[in-house]
Amino acid sequence: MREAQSAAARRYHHGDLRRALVDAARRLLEAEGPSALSLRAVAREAGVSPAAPYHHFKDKAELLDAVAQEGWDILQVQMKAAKQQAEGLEQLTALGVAYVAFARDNPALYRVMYDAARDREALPMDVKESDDSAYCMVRDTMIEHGADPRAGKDLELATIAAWCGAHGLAEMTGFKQFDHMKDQLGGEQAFVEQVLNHMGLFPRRPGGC
Amino acid sequence: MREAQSAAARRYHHGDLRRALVDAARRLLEAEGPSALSLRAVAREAGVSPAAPYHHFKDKAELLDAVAQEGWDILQVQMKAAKQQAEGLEQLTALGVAYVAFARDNPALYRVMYDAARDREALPMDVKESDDSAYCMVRDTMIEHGADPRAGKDLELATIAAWCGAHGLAEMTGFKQFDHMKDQLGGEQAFVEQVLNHMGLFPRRPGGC
DNA sequence: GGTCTATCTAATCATCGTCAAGATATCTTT
DNA sequence: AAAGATATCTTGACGATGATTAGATAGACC
Repeated sequence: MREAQSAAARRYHHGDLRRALVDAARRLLEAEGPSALSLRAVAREAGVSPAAPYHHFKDKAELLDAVAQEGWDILQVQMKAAKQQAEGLEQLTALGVAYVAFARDNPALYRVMYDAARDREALPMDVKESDDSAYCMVRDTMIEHGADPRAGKDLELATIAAWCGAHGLAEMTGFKQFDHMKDQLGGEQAFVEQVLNHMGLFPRRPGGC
Repeated sequence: MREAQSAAARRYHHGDLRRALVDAARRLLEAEGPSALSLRAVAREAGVSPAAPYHHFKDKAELLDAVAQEGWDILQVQMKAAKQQAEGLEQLTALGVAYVAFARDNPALYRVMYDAARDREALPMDVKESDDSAYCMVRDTMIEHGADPRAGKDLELATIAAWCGAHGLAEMTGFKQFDHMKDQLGGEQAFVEQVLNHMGLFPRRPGGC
């Protein structure tokens, strides 16, 4: 495994060990799953001593936070791309599909992301300000397709509902209970789309639907 | 802490150590949170040696499975009670509210339940057969209020959508992002109800809504 | 009463997160 | 360029954890 390190990475002073550690963590996560992600294993993978990470992260949780943050960044990029490739009202479904696909393609990373979120009892993105956050993208897409931007409460509730629904589906699409349904619908992609369509992906008009 | 053990519990042969271990685990879980739930701590709490649990559980995961199973049982009971106290269409919302309330009241237990589910990639309840399972209760309630029991696919999808939505909301109601919204709506209970109502809690009529 | 078996303990191992002390390289100052 | 200061990494240690082994004990069965 030492061949994985560049010459620069092997020097006593590493250069950018923080970056290298996060990368090593993601490599381990993908290869061995979340249970293999120990601080010592990450240090090993990065080619440094077990104590070296403590000069860049307060503790293990802070390392995982950094990994999780990268996950959110990637998720946002993928959702943005998915939205741009769709048209009209389907953009909303496309966002949901991209969200679930990310979770399915990066299950370990997704788990780390929400483990961190649960611990701090907050999603790591700024809901109010950054218009590029994945969360705000969902809301804005609703507005672009007819939702009243001034109906703040309902719009917010619809966004929350969509987000929660997508998260729940993301965590459960892989469950064996649904294999039968996936076969019947012709694949997991179709299954995800249909379940998403059964959720309230759009703000309710006043008076219900 | 030794006073917690009955005289019978302190004998060399415990009587029902398996039961005692699960109870001890739940006590620890409630008092100290999921991170404090080590096999050794559970054995300590039950007043036995660190190796004793291995005569009743293959490994730590199997102990946690037993704890999780108890969680699903309790959840089912609480949802059943909530349904019976509501009337008409509100029974469906009541189920959702009860689900989220359980997760909020037993966050550590809820976490153990879904950690186990994710590891085995399946909900621990038998979706198809037992009519008492929480999952089937949702589906049956839909049928009781007008959903076509023969529209198998749509009904199943609606049930899945509702379950995923409730799970997502259960994991995120506590998030700080939503404090503002909870205040605006007059409490967490109202917030949960409104988000649930924004989800597709009911099977779509053919042709959409 | 004597034997058998399930159950528990004691001792041990590898691994983990974390910390303190010391070594080494880079940066700053002159 | 020399010297001291600082950031970075290593070594070695501690207590705790999940797990395994061998041995002790108690209850069941004949």
